[in-house]
Amino acid sequence: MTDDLKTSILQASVQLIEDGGVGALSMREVARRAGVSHQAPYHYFPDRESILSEIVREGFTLLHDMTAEKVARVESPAAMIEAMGLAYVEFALRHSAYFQLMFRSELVNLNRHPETKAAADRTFELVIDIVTRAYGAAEPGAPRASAEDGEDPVIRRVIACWSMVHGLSHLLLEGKLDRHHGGSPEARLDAARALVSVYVEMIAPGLPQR
Amino acid sequence: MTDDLKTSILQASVQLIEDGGVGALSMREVARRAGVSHQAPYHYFPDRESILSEIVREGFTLLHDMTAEKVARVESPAAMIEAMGLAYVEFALRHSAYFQLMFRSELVNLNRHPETKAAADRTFELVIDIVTRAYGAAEPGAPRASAEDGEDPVIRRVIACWSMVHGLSHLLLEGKLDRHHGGSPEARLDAARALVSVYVEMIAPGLPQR
DNA sequence: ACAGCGCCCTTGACAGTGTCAAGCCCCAGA
DNA sequence: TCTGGGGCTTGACACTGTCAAGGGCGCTGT
Repeated sequence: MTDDLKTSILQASVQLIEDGGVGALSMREVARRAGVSHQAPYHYFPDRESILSEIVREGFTLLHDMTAEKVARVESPAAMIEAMGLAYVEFALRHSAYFQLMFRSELVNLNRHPETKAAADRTFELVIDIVTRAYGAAEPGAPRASAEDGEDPVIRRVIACWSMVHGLSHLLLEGKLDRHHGGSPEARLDAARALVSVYVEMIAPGLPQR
Repeated sequence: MTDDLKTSILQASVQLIEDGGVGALSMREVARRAGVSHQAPYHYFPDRESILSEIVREGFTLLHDMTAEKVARVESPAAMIEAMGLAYVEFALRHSAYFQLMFRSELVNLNRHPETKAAADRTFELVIDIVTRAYGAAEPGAPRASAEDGEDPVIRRVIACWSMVHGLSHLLLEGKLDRHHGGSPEARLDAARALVSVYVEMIAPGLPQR
């Protein structure tokens, strides 16, 4: 397999974070694990941030695909919103290394990495699309304001959905909710799933169930 | 002003984060700004994490007090929930250095710092108390389950409130929502305030308005 | 056949970091 | 006057990311 060092470096980085948290991330240790010299990674990437940026890009793509796939399996608006939320927390908990990097702008500044930003935007567009479809089916005539986005009800709902599942994911990963379910990964996922259902009832009380 | 170096170090640390983000935090730079040698801070603290832990402790205390004060000013259950949410996002945006450290377990592991953990727990207890009072006033007879906390409706609501405002705060601080309001601090706060109102309507649709 | 080139990677050095280990200065108390 | 120790400094170490240079090796053109 040619050009394998590049992917080895990315994989080793993710593994390192999963093993010891993002605080344990060191490119020299990554190189060590990949069995190369400490400068080998920088043959493929200009600097450390670019390596992390590539991981973030993969993360957003993965989240996008997981979301699209889960949402495609259901029919009703309410189920779509729920599937979207489930995809988010499952992604966060199962691929926590990716998730953490994706929301740490001091490690990866998306403005310096247009391709990664594009991947993030694609994911966001997908979410907007799903929310629009879910609520559009519920309120077929709802107009889509575009002058002032802050007033756009769709954007508002997107931000509401996103904040809830994002906050839940972040608090779970930080261990802030451990006392309410014990800290094992499976317990976390179960708690997350239950809470997503609750959230969906709250955020989408009027959505058709089927 | 005796013993002032200790507080100078804490202040300089916070200032450094506010200036350049948590990535720019360096204890040697802190010492430089305080005008002392690079080891002076470690006369008062055993290690870097303990310095940050002290800041986190102050942060939780500040959040606790801001929340209590804002909630005390209002009467109705709905207004209490809203005041609590506002206190949270305002704290996060106005004291972002504290907020970021408080939710970064790789920098400060609360299990290693019992006093800080106690401050965090006090804040959490306050929130539980507020939610209990707000919903208790709305549903006077509601029982308080305690065997399995995950099933406790109060805890559920607390986590719901918390997730929403925490996710909103985190996304705002990460700049993920900038495109929908422009990135200035004041615009962020305004957007946050508007969204908290929306959230309160969602999470507490049935609460008395006065 | 062979010189030259470019890709892939290594080696070495540098400034920066947090932390360990001493040591220095000065003042209170005996 | 001597002693002890609180408050800080100095120096060293291992570690980090990054800059600069160089080495080996397969392909290509002549």
